Amino acid sequence: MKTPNHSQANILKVLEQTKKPLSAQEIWAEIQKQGQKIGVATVYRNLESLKIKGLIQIRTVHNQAIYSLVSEKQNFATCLQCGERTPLGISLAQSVEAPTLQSQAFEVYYHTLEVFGLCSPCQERSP
Amino acid sequence: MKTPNHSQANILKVLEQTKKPLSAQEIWAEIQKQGQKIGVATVYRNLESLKIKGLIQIRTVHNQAIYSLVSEKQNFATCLQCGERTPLGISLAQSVEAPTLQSQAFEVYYHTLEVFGLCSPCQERSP
DNA sequence: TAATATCTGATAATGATTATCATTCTTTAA
DNA sequence: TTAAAGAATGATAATCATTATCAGATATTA
Ligand SMILES: [Mn+2]
Ligand SMILES: [Mn+2]
Ligand SMILES: [Zn+2]
Ligand SMILES: [Zn+2]
Repeated sequence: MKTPNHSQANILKVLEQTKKPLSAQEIWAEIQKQGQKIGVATVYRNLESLKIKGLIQIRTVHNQAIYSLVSEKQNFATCLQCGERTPLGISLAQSVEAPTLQSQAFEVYYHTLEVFGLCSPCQERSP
Repeated sequence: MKTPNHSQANILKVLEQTKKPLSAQEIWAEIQKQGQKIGVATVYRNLESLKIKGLIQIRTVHNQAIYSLVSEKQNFATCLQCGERTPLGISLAQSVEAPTLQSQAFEVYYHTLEVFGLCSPCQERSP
């Protein structure tokens, strides 16, 4: 795995500091605000690299990619309308049905258990 | 839940027939190919409606939304590079670690268990 | 039937992401 | 150490999936 360069370190730092998921544009603005000079293309390029390395996670809300560190929290309830995503904070076993039980505050439509990584061809393809 | 109109029925039919996930543009082209006249805006609008109703599922690959019916299959391994997504076809309990055991064909980075639906505010917001 | 609300399609506008390319930084090999 | 080769960067233009607009069509209601 290629070692993180300076740009990638800056991106990771911003994600650590801010805590909450950020768009590429927001990350770009934040790095600049911190006095670093960086181009928007570089942000996109390194976000892609960090993604392939499995260091950051991406989801799309309203046609905008939202980036965050790969964290411990991996159980979420995501609203299909507003995109809000709240950690469930419960164990895997009880995760699926729990929200339906919780006072109907969240109306469950379906769930997904997804494993992310690299398929065999892509492992060779990305040195 | 509002009853599916004609456009929505056409979209669902295409997704059923084609089996595989399709982009909005592909769905649009397919409906036209089947002789139906429809505007691209209508396709997008009704895809959004079907999403809010929980009838279809969306994921984003290379900055393009890919739509599919909400199916039984809900356990997947997704490649971060090419976006290929293969059903795991295993039970929830063993899902998470199984891929790591399977001959390293797929290199696991992380996983997500996600429940989709409507949050409380959005339930009222969408009549 | 007429008034009203909803849906549709053609088209323009948007904007996040990607491509381009000259320049700068880094690594490699003489 | 130095020069060539390679990789990363930044400014900017281009792309294109998606959204907004709005006039006309269609459905619903009274
Ligand atoms: Mn988990
Ligand atoms: Mn399941
Ligand atoms: Zn919501
Ligand atoms: Zn792959």
